[in-house]
Amino acid sequence: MAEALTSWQAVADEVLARIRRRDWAPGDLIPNEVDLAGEMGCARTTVNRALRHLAEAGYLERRRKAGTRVALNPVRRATLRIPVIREEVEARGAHYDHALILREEGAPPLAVRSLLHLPPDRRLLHVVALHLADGAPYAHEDRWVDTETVPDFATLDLTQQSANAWLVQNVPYTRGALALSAMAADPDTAEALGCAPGAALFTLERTTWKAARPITWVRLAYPPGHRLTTDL
Amino acid sequence: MAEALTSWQAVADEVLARIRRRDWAPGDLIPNEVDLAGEMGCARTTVNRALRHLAEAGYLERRRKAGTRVALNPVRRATLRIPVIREEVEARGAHYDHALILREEGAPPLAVRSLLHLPPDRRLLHVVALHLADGAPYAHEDRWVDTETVPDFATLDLTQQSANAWLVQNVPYTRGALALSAMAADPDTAEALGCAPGAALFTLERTTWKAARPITWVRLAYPPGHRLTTDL
DNA sequence: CAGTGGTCTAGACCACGGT
DNA sequence: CCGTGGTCTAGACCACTGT
Repeated sequence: MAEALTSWQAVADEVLARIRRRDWAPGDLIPNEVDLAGEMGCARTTVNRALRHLAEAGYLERRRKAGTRVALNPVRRATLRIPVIREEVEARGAHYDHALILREEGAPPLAVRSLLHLPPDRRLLHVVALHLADGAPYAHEDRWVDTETVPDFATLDLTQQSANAWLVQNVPYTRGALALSAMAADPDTAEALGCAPGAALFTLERTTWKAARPITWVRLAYPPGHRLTTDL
Repeated sequence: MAEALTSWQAVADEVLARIRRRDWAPGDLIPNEVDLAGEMGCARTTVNRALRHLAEAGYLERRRKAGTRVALNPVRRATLRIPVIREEVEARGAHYDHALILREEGAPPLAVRSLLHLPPDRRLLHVVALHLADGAPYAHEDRWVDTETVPDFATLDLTQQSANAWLVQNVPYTRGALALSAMAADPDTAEALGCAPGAALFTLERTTWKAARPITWVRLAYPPGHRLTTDL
């Protein structure tokens, strides 16, 4: 008889091996926890931990009473590291710096206003900055901040500290949304990044909320060729 | 005395509340599991489950003997659902279809060859296709497949079934990489997608491996304006 | 060495949701 | 109704790592 699998990792590995080996094909119902525990020679808790892990990873689908099935579409999930730009730059061994390009109150464009659910006359603080790696443009930041939600932000010296760094440290958000996209470089952005107007830029937009109140909308635009990568 | 928190969810909520309330500031060491269990009136296992969950979510950092600290950079992870295009289209209530544009053997470009660690003379199967939603272009797919790793792919009728659908169902990968970026539309892609040449396209590249052997490299290019979104 | 998280166990009860 | 996963408990031992 086979050695007992007494660690949840070992159980998970065995189950995954059976899935890869097609002993259990996509859509198949696999044995319940009690039976598996008997077969593996361990406690049900251990099997539960293993199966729960595989379900979180997208390999299994579990429902009470209905049992556990091998996922039909091994759900492709990628966990992205959201760039905290300073760290991202320094991780590459480069010197980080940032330059403030603009800081003024004004009415946000319609797209931003509607994303943040703001009334038409509402004014926000508009901040534009450039992030540098060893002096070269690394990312262009366009941000609108609701200073009613974050009053302290209005008095901040943004030449000393980037808006992002301060917000991350001081204003925990309760809800946020992320959107990845591409945009053609407008003249100002192109000049800041040192690329041609109209060039294809990878963009990352983030909207954050503190309870029902918007904190900020920010769009980072990266120079042509920039890639955000992760393992699967 | 407060009600005992006897579910790991309740414990996690309470800990998260204390972090948000700054009772425990970023970098702070929080009480150990035994003490917390005493305070909350539950078993240590329950506290462990809660803290493990918060650590996985990025709120805490845990090390044996060193204890549990509030993360300095709160949640900098986003889990993206990688689009399985057909489902993505149908989830929007649209009719999915795809058209095969090209299917021929050839030498891959240098970029692809080096990503897959292939020798210079190696030939792969090149597949170009267009994914449609209600007849409109939804995404342009450019793919190279290693038919030595996946011999069955060579005989597949790609007009019946998309390359992606078949590979996902039949060739589980053991390792993969994902890169998100932007590119300017080349003339062929622009024509397929019905946009202007040079337009900024959001792209998603995936490379997958079966053990040490490459399976496929694929790049999906989306029409201007497409966004990949997730909650934080 | 000793403190802290990591895990396993056996048993119990609960909650959801097919039938 | 009742099978299945979800969770809690109390106790135990282990593994890592700071001191």
